[in-house]
Amino acid sequence: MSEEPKPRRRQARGERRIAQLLQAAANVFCANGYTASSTNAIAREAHVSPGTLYQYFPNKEAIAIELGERLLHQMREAHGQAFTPENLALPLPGLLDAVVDPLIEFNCANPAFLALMHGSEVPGRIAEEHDELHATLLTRVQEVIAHYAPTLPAEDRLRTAGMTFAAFKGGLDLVLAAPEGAERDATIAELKTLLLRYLSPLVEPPVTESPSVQSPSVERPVTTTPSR
Amino acid sequence: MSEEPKPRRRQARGERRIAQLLQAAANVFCANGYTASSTNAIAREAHVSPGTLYQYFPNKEAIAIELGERLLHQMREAHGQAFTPENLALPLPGLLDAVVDPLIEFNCANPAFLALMHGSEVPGRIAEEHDELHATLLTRVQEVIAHYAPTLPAEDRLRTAGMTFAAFKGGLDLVLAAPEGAERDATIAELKTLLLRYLSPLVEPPVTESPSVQSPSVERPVTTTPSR
DNA sequence: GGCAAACACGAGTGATCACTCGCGTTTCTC
DNA sequence: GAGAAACGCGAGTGATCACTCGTGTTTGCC
Repeated sequence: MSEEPKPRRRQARGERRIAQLLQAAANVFCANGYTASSTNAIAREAHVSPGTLYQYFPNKEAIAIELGERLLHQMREAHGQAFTPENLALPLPGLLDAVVDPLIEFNCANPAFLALMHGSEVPGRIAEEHDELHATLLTRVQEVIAHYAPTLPAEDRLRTAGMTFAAFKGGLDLVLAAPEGAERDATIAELKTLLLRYLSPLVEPPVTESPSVQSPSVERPVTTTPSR
Repeated sequence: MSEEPKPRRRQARGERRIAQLLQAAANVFCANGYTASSTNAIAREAHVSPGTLYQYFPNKEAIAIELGERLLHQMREAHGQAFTPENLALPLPGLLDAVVDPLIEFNCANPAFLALMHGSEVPGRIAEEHDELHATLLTRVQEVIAHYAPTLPAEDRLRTAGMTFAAFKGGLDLVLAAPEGAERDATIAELKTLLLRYLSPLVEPPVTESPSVQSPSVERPVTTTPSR
């Protein structure tokens, strides 16, 4: 009935330990996957005894869930600022920069995120929340497509959004596999090119007074700004 | 020194058991991932005792390796017939059909393949062989691109091939997630559209006597034949 | 300074897993 | 049909893992 039957008062030290443990868990999960990671290994990575770990988490799954929720929250922030209305006013290449860069940035900075979300071995709870995020992102992409191609039938829009997102995920893996630096930047630019070429034929020119101008800008190998 | 210190004579019954065990292993690996699958569970799935399983495989890893090698072999056959020289003579949409369809077919029929190749939890041996296949496929894609765009610098060609393959993998996941039937077919067609729009701007018209004709056919939302 | 609660420890516990072993059954070979 | 070898079984074994518990230390509060 009551929401919090355990009003355990945490000290500052405790909060620090939790953060420390979650960081260690992220490293270990990232290296070995969820199932193959032992709680003792996480405790060792955090320079802490197994008993201490279980003072803050009731079981192994809870560690993954807490870590997953924190990452998911950061992810939501990242994509929240990516899909702002003013970005929608941008031409397609600009929008791609505005949307793709933060998402890539986040996944580069938090490799544990994909490791935790992608496996079929993760506890069900994480999978559910990941599905929610997935659905949210898909909706956003659909909205963007609807904005650029208002006359596209809803069915086509859904299919296009799904494929756009799937291609992005594939490209994201490639970006993460590339070594940081120039090569990674080039891969990111290439991913944007892919998305631009895929979506360009769909955009309908905004209704203006001049009905003749119309150049989908797809002949040149488009280079969007390489971020930073 | 000798190559085969164990010339164990297998009876027909034994070969059948092996196939049965590998099929069971494919199901279990596919459902739970490699690490979380127990050898006892595989034996149970095959309606066989744990002892019998270990009559044919020295350890758990050997099961995954044998299964992986058989799938890899089938995969090589599938992509071998996909990249034939006569397919290279086809226009780009035709080539996409010829290459994409068999690969998708294979992965639909053998979901264990991706489950075994994708995880970071698999025994090192599998990962190595998968990397080899990956490199082979990448080379093939590069050759195809070189055929369609002979003047493209090698560096660009490599990047394009990598992104093409990455996008295909992303799209493949989407296809596998779609329910079989019309929806899956539509997803496959959309994947081909994506690849076509990405690659079309690169193709250079074959050198003929008429130097003026040149229409990259990218304005219309291209529909490749939906296979079968 | 003294008390209670939060923090920290690490050896210990029960469950599970990969793998073995001894023995009985089927199949092949002559 | 008899001997050998492949096949088949399932209880058992040692290792590892998630998790606990008794005890000692640090911190917040009066």
